[in-house]
Amino acid sequence: MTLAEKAYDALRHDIIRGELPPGRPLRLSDLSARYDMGFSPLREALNRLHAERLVTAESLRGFRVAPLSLDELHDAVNVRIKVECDALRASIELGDDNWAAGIVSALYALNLQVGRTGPDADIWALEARHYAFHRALLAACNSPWTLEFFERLYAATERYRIPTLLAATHPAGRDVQAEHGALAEATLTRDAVKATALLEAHYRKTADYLTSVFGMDKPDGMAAAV
Amino acid sequence: MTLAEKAYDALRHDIIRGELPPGRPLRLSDLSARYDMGFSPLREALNRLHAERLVTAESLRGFRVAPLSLDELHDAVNVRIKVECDALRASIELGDDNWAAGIVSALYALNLQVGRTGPDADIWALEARHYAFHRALLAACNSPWTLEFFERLYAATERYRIPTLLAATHPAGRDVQAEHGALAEATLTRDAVKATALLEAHYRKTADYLTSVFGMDKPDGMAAAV
DNA sequence: GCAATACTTATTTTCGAAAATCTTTCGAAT
DNA sequence: ATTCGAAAGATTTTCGAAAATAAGTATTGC
Repeated sequence: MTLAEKAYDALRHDIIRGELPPGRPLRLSDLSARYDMGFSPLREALNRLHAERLVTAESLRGFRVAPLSLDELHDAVNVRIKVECDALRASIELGDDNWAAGIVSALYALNLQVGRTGPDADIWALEARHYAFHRALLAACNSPWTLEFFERLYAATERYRIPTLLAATHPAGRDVQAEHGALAEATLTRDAVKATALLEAHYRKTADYLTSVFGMDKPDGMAAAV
Repeated sequence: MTLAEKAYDALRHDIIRGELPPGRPLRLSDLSARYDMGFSPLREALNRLHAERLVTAESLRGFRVAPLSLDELHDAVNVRIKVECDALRASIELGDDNWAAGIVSALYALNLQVGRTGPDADIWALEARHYAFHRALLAACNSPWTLEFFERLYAATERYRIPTLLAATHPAGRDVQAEHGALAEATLTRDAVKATALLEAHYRKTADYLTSVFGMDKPDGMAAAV
């Protein structure tokens, strides 16, 4: 693995998880010290992340971590619902036993981690399994473009969820584990109408919750709009 | 404008238009001579294009122009239809007079260029206006993510159309100008059902035509699959 | 003759310094 | 006091060379 790839992974990781907060300038000399490498691999990584809209770039004025805004969150969630519901319908139509087994497996692993609280809690392991579960639902859609857009939108919305995960503030009166279970069941019984409805509700609840949290208490870098 | 940005524009241009054919290795020393600049700006451009899937990259083995395949064309067209029909519905619902005027203007400019045949013909001007027309239809959808995906998919499918445009082979029994006109009219009268049906038909016809052309006569770099 | 190995060449990747550009600071003129 | 402009400093951008890796070629031993 080249240094540029390591730089890309490390920067992406740190941006999505908020260790490099939205709006923060990404100066080459700082990054060079932080990641212990020269400018070249860092610039390559920053350009890739710029193409993914995780960092902003201005000619001759460097890079910054892309800002967050409620407008963008709503847009990302709405597009996600459209893209993922289409993909879920296709997966339900095309998926084979391997696909179904992958969902069962991903859900089981996710629930194991959800059950680990206290000192065993590991936000990042939980987040990785949450991603894997949603990815498994769509795995059989047979559309590389759709899956790429899913990944882009997942990364974009993950940035909004991280602060609330870290704060351990959770929405009252919501059983996310049950939502995942119902979604998996509807999918495995090939009930596309029910599955897509559950998926949409799942995302809208998350979006509403995040909107209420960010609405009162804007984190750094969150644009004022809305 | 920095050299890296020039390199990005130039490479993207040359890849989409087929001057750098699919599968061709993109060696730094060749590109350095071709575009008259050092390695650094070229590598930055290549990394951005890699993130956009217009070039492939293999660690320590360099970059290549991304290959074409009928599978990818079909996927791109299907996703395009979903994304653009959603965006068109939203635009029809939200669009104001400026949006409508933009469509009329773009269609008029496109038709002017369509009418110029013989020595006045300019494939690239035509292509730019074709893009502008389709972009104008969706301009009021109020979703940056949707518009970004539109641009990605437009670039991906444009690569397949270029060879047939250059060859001046046109589908028999098809009046593309009339299709654009009907699409614009249905959109401007806010008939979302009709407009999306026309849009889908428009793309499916193009896809079917390209499939038949590439099916018999595969261009360089077109993978054999399907 | 053939396989394995060392050597040469081609290419990518990385670094460090130079060039270009932007930002800040300081001072002079109004 | 304020504004304008020049100098100083900070930062990005670019280059050219060095290091690292892959690919190709010749050589050796059997």
